[in-house]
This record gives sequence, C-alpha cells and structure tokens, in this order.
Amino acid sequence: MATPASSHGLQPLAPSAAGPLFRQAKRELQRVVESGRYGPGDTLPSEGVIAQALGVSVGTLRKAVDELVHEHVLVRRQGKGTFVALHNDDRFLFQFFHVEPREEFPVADELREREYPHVECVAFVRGRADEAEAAALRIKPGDPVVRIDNRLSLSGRAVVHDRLVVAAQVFKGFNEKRFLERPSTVYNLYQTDHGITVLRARERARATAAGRETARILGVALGRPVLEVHRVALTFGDKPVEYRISTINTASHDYVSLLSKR
Amino acid sequence: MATPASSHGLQPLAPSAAGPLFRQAKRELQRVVESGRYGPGDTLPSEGVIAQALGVSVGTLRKAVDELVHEHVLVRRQGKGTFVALHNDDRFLFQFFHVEPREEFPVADELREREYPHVECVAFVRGRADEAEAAALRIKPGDPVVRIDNRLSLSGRAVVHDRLVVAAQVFKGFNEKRFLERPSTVYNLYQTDHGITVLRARERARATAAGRETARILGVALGRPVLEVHRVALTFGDKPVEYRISTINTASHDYVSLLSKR
DNA sequence: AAGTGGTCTAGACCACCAT
DNA sequence: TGGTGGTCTAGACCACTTA
Repeated sequence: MATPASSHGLQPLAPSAAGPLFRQAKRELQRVVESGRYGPGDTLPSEGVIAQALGVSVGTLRKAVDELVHEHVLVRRQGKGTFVALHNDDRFLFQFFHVEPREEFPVADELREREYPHVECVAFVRGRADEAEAAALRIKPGDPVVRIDNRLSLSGRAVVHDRLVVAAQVFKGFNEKRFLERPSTVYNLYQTDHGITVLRARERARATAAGRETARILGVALGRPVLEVHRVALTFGDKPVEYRISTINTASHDYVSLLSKR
Repeated sequence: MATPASSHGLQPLAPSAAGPLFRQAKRELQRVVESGRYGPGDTLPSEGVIAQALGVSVGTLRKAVDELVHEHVLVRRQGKGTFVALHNDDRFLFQFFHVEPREEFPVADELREREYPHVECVAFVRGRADEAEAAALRIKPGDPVVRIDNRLSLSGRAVVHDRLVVAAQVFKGFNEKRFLERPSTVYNLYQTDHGITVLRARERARATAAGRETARILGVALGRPVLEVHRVALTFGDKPVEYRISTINTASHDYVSLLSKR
C-alpha cells in the first residue's frame, strides 16, 4: 500500500508497438520476469494493479497471463495470487520424466501412480565441450563444461543412465557438493542456485546397443538394445542450458509420450 | 436464413447443470459434433447464433470454442467461420508422425522442412484379437480385427514398419481396396469412410532387437537395435480406435518429441 | 457491403483464501 | 472482511473473407 507506484517494475506499453495488446502485455510480463525483478516463487502484483500499470483492461491482461501460464512461466492460485513458476518434484515428474514401468496390457488410466526416481551420482567432472555438445548448448567447442553421470532407479532397479552437460560459464560456481546436497531436482537447483528456469525441452530418441559404460552402470549385457534420448533443455527465448543423454533400459520400462490433448 | 430455428441441433443449456457455463457450452458443442449433425469439414453456425441458441454470451461461447480448438475438435478461420476439424496430411505430419532424419548437430530450428513418408502396404489380413490387442482396443480377445502392415520410407529409404490393428466391428466395410486407394492419410480414411476422428494418441517407446519380419521389411540385420513405438489412437471420450506398433530403424533417423510449449 | 472471427473494454458477481 | 483470481456479460471496434 505504502510502496511507491513504480516498485513493481512494470512499464506502460508503448503506444506504437506491434501486434495485439494482450501480446504486448505478455512480452512486458515476460521481460519483467526474465529481468529477475520477480524471482521463482515470488508473487506478482494483482491482476488489477498490473493491468493499470500497463494501461490495459483486466480482461486483456488475463489473456496475457493465460499464455504465460500455459508456457509454465507463471502459476495462478485462486484467492492467493499469481506466482513465478517454481520447479518442484511434481513438475519434473510430469513434464520431464517419461519413464514408466511397462504395463502388460496398455489399458492405462490417466490416473496411474507415478514414481519419482532414486538418483545416484556416479561421476562429476569438468572438461571441454566437444562439437556435438557445443552445437547443442550453442557455445564454442573447447569451452569449459561440467559433465555429470547419474544412475536413476525405479523400485530399486537401475533403469536410466543420465549424462548431463552444462556450460561452466553459465553455471558459475556449480560444484559437486552443492549438486550432491541438493534438496530437490536438478532443475530446481539450476533455478535456486543459478537463476535458470527450464521451461521446456526438445528430445530425440533412438535405439542403440549398450556401450561399456552404460552396460556397467545399468547392469545390462554389452550390446543389448537400449533407448537413447537426447534432450536439450531450454529457458527463456529458447536458449539451451543443458544437454542430456538419457540411456534407458527398456527391458521392463517404457518411454511414454502423450500426443497432445492441447 | 429461411431455415427453421432448430436446424442447428443445439439445445439450450439446462439451468441446473454443473460447472462453469463455458464448460457446459463446450459439452453441448462436443455432443452435437459427436452426434454427426456436423461432420468433418462442416461449417458450424456463427458464434453469435450458437451463443444465442445456447443462451450464453458470445464471450462465454468463445471460451468453449477455444478449448475445442486446442483439442483439435474444431478449427477457426477468421472471416470464414468455425469448422469441424479435418484430418489432412499436414495435421498427420505435425501431430502424429515424429520420425525425422538425424541432424549431425542438434541445432534444430522449429522451422525445418518435414517430409511426408512414402507408404507401401505389405500385408492386409483379417484375424482375431490377441490379449494385448484386445486390451488396447477395449474389445474382447477373439473379436475380429484387421491387421495392416506398412513400410514407410523417407527420401527413398525404408525407415518404419507400421503394424495397424483396428476392430472390424468399428470399421465396418473396411477393405483392402479402399485402403490402397485412399487419397490421403489413414486417419483421413477413418474419418471419411467410417466417421471416426482421431483426436490424440498415447505412445510408449522401447528399444528391441529387430525380429525376422521387421528385418525383412526394413532391410536391417536380424537383432539390430530398433525403436518400437506402441500407439493407441483415441477419438471422442478417449475411446481407443487403433492400436499401432511402429518399428523404426534409428540408424539415421530419430523419434522426435517436443516437451510442451503449452 | 455484409458476415465472420479477433481484440478490447468496463463492470458485475462468484469462489477461494487469509486475517 | 477484504483481497485475490474465476466467470460472465453486452457491446464496441478491428481484420479478414466473400460477393
């Protein structure tokens, strides 16, 4: 109440800007969130206040927020407010973790129980980006990177070997101790420690024969067919922030994908 | 203009119904589309007319249509009208076909060219559902089914072996001639010949060793790792209408999935 | 020019949450 | 009780399509 009118950091929309008003409003909201003025978990000003600050009606502002909610940038809670999206275990599970035990008959409710994997770190090393890593992360070959190998288990069985690669320059101060002691998911750590929010990802899957490292980590026979998923995780502006290769033992688990309710 | 007021088949919303108005309106629209009163490609009455028929404001009606557009049930075209969604090649390509040539470095614009696969039918047989097929299609084991095997090629190279299974009782009069002479995609045929619109699908992927049939059809060595995708295609009310196993030679192609812009 | 969907507004009322 | 987001309305005006 007593805060000065400008404290929210929102600018009135330029009168000459292009496109529909609600999209301009969306861009302004995105700008203020990316600027860090509101960090993950923070409450935004109420819709009425934002609308007035931007010089648009509440209905128009709501359309802008609608889109940012769909894109996982914001979260709305009735009666409480609008918040900058936070990475928690549930979100990781639903948006980014797609390995499930095989069902004998694919009846499959939407309501089946999902299990959060148990993660063990088997390697944490610094190195220099090779060509593929550099291309994926849009850095230069030879730039410093951190590579992390994890073993993921479901119901006590090792199912996935994850190799994560991030640019050291983007994740300054990234170290093994913080990584091992993280209270939640890796994406939550990116967010709390480095201010990087993973919004979405591109994945490409292929079948390969298990190599020596994977065979050892997952306990499968050398040369057995395994599923290899290459993921590039993206933040604002589709900037790549993590390159991850997940090698999955699909002997009794599947990689699940839902083709678009919406 | 001269048509009687009731010709659109829309009922005013019951005054006692549950949930928000726009969702009731959505259900009524869905009901009238599922009833066949408006078939694929048909133009719906204008938003003003529908709104009046249902007894809601245009804004509310638009919210209902918004959701049905997101779910691929309806399509809007400014200045022309609102239409019942049609299955064309483009939609198939973007919503259901996820195999792409491997890129050496995963830079990957959203704007890359996509190629429609060349399809050859290698088998069309009638049979009886096994347990897995019956569970997937929610029919009884032993019920009559049609099984179709196709070879899909990209740039002249055989990449995918598709095995489609559909319930014969649902696809009455489904025959090889119509199938082979279809002008567009299989899902388009389902729609035009059998009034079945595929809205979405569930997929589960795993790596396996190429079996004899796949090895022959795709021209890969027996036992080579291949990607097997099990798809259940769903229509209104999440009713399963097709069970499909795609076996993909991922030697130089990937199975691509985008994790949720929205 | 007439008809369609697309945007925008201003305001009412409801449902939920805190205090 | 007061503040938040959620729903709904009625109407204005814009952009696109067709005739």
